[in-house]
Amino acid sequence: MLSSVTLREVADEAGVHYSTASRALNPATRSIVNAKTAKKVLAAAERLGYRPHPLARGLRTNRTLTIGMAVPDLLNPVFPQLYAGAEASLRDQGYWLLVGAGDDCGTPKSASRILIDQHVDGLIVANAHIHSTLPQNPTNQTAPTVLVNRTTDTIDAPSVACDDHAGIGLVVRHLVELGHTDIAHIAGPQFISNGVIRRQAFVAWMHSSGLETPPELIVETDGFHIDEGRRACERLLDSGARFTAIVGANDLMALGCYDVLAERGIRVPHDVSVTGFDDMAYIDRVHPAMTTVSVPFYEMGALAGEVMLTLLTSEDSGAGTLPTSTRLRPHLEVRDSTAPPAVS
Amino acid sequence: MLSSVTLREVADEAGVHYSTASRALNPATRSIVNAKTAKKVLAAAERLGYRPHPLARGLRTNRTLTIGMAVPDLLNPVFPQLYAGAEASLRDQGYWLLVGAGDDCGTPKSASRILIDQHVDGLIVANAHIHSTLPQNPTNQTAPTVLVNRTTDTIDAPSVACDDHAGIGLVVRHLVELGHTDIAHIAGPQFISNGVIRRQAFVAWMHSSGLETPPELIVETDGFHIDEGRRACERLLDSGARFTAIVGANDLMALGCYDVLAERGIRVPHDVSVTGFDDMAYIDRVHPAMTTVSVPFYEMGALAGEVMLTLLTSEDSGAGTLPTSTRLRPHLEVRDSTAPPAVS
DNA sequence: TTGTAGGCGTTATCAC
DNA sequence: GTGATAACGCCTACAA
Repeated sequence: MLSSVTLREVADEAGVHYSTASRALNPATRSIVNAKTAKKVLAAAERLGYRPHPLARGLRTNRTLTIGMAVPDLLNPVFPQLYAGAEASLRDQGYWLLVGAGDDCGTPKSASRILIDQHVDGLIVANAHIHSTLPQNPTNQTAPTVLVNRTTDTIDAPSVACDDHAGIGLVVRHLVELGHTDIAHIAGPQFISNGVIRRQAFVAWMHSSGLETPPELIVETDGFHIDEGRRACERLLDSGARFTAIVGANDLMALGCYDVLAERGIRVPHDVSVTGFDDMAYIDRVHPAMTTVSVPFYEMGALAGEVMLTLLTSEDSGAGTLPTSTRLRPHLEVRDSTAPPAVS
Repeated sequence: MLSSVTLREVADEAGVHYSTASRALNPATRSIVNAKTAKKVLAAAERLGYRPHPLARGLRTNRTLTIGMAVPDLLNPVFPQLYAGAEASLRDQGYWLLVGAGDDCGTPKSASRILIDQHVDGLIVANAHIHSTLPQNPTNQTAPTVLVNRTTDTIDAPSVACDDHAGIGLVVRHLVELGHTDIAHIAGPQFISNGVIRRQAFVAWMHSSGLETPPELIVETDGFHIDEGRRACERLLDSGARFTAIVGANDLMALGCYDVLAERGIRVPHDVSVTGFDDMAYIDRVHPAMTTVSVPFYEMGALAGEVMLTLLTSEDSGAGTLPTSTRLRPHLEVRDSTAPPAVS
């Protein structure tokens, strides 16, 4: 199948030995070869449409020019954005980005598939759990890794994430300025960094505003999904606790709140204000348009790609760059799901 | 970097020659080898965590167990659904699915990148233009190809798509039953099969309902995007033509109509009904919830993956299975963007 | 049934 | 500056 032009054929066409052709074709070694010869080889390669065989090259160099990206779920629209950003910056440098979708990078299955079966040069991990371990092959080796979106306590790798603490500050202050005092929080799963950090931030910002956070007003979920948001909102309402606003740990769970509130005849924002987190695609078009924290996912992905590139080059040059951890600033999008509390 | 367990090491561990180990490890040739020996080898491989080196194997067998998928844009949520379906059926058989995002599979650049630079065993094309040619390498060779979502006039390959004609029939009949007679169509680009087929279907179903399709009520666009929908809707309104319903060729363009209509104080569905096509994620949550044609994207992707697998095995066995072309039935989702025309 | 050896297309290390 | 040669890890005739 698919047999393509080989280096030998280019060399024959140019009338040189194939090792010379190899040197001429490789920009890094081109200077070694006579300029005239190089030009001849390049012309021959162009004429025949030569492309180096990626497998042969990879076998020899032990590099595939392919980066793996582990995401939990492409159907949540924030991950395609992350992907697009990372893909853009990696493609610039000739790298491919290979997606693997699944729950947790730390599981042996996902690790082996993406790391071993595809021999990627590096791993961008967007699906880490808070105690995830680095994917490694059977001989305990691992690949250059960049965490994105989610961080961990356990993996010592550069990371690019959102400043969740600041983000939650934006919504809490917004609600406080509107006059809310009884504010509930639908917290994300506590095995994912975003869930933990946003929850802690919620408590911290409430306290710094002089407000209470009674335990019945904080409900944890098992996943950042609509259904989990629904369940949490039901629990919140069934507890009988009084509140005039809900801070959702992400947009999808806030959407789940929309559903339950509507079912029970509670109007947003008239009776209860609701905020999300992420500013996912089209969340400005749901009804009512959701007030949320806008996270620069594309930029996060792009930056993760760039960090990966520096990791790969510093690995080659042996320079021991320290892992950096970056948090990008989010901003508040005030829309129609928040309003002053109803006077009661 | 990343040096893993090799076949020789497994063979040494098992006390056999490495060619024997190779045969024992390969299910196809395992029967040749002594059952006892095979068991020993398998145990050794298990113990050491042996995984065949994908590049070495691929170089030798000329197969990478990787399928490329060309999509126009992962940010349109229908494509992640297609991807998820295809990935699921391919992963079952040990194949990887590699995404390449971009506009048209027929362009040399995208062809070369996905087909040559990654040496995929096959190509699932979801971004074909109507006159696209097969991606091929410099020696005019191509790979097994399956078209999905969009079809072409020019590529002789199996395809899996939606029955667009039937889908448009569903919305037109729905609007006719509501009492509409003056119905406009925002047509997709005419260089994409879906744009063409839906447009033709619109005309055909209107006529078979005894209704007219004056040219000013059909506006073509240059892409299936929100902005194009906006522009088309503006042209429609500025033409001064009278109509009480708009059939959008997809959901995103119908969303663009929502925007323009709202800006001009025209209420949906009271003044004008609007329908979409795709039933993309969260389109049931925009305001008003959109009546649309629901397309089984996940199933389409899954089927495309299966067709690819049969293509690959029939290629091996030399059986000349004819290209099949499948169209999956969509169904109508009636929501809140359609209503009887206002009595005037 | 098992061992031998050649080759897939590169790159890299030798001589010359 | 260039040519010969080995090696990357695996598969597979062919020979034993």
